[in-house]
Amino acid sequence: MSSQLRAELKQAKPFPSPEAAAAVGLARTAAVVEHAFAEALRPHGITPTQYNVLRILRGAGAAGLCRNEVRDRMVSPGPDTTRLLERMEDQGLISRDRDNPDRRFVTARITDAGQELLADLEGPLIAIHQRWFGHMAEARLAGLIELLDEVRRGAKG
Amino acid sequence: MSSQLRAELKQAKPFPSPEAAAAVGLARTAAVVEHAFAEALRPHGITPTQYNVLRILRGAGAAGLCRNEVRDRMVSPGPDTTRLLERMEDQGLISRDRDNPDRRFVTARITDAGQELLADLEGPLIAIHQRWFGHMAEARLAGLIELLDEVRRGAKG
DNA sequence: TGACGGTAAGTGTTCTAACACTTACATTGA
DNA sequence: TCAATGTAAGTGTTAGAACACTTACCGTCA
Repeated sequence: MSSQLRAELKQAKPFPSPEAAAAVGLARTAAVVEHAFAEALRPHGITPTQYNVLRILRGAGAAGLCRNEVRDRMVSPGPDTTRLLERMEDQGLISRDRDNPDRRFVTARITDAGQELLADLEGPLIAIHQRWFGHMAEARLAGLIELLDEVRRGAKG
Repeated sequence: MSSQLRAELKQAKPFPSPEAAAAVGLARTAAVVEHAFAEALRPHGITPTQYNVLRILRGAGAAGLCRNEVRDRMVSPGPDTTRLLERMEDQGLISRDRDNPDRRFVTARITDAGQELLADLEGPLIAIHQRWFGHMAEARLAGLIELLDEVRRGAKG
């Protein structure tokens, strides 16, 4: 059972259970892919998290989204969304305005500079996707997506 | 294709490609599982990374491993292994000694306290594995492991 | 034998993530 | 109309991760 993973981690003993093997395989695969993604993004001055926020705000369009709505849409939920957005505002990638009738909300919107950055990143991103997933047959890729869904879905109970 | 993931992230538009859907699904699944793992570990005062190191050093036995060997066996490769080990030494979970004939090496070993901590964590860890992977049929779990292997394997070229 | 290239570890610094706590505003209902 | 409750955002602080750079030690070969 996945002696490949054991070899990668120079692990002498087999995993105690399939569940353990899956957990480690999942963590490692995500880590190496994310690392490569971060590498590709670095020259452009942003992190995967910031890229994720830009995508979210582009999707939201001119209406923008408030802080918590951004947070809820992020791939990796985390606290400290305030300062994340603050840094991106400092970089000029997004704007933040307290222009909602309900004065508690702060609306974040992508700026033109943010749009341009996303446009510049389109090519490199496709390259990353191809590098990590392009070699898989379509049916197997669909299978992977479905199995990952199943992991998240089943944990509800 | 994975409208489940789109729903989770409140995403209006479908993913531009299966590769993109897989990348996001992978990142999100790993993030939520790791978050739950970190939650379970928190009361015991260690992080997933530190847990990983303890497992590695337990596997190495009395011979221990030098810093770079520990690093190469970690699930998420990263720099700053020195200070990671330093912190764990401060906690009493591992020891570090420059006792190799080649004086460049510093050998890290798990302590009795580290062993005890791992023993205490065995139950909670199994619970985590069950929660996230226990609902999957054996064949599907094996399929997931194999597909994750395939992702990492194919990226070499 | 002593300069040299390579490898192992450590350091300095900066940025980011995480957690708990606080402030500001809105809504509800007595 | 104003206390009470809930929600949105922000803040203070600590700890951890990331990157580049430096030191220490080994083996080799001129």
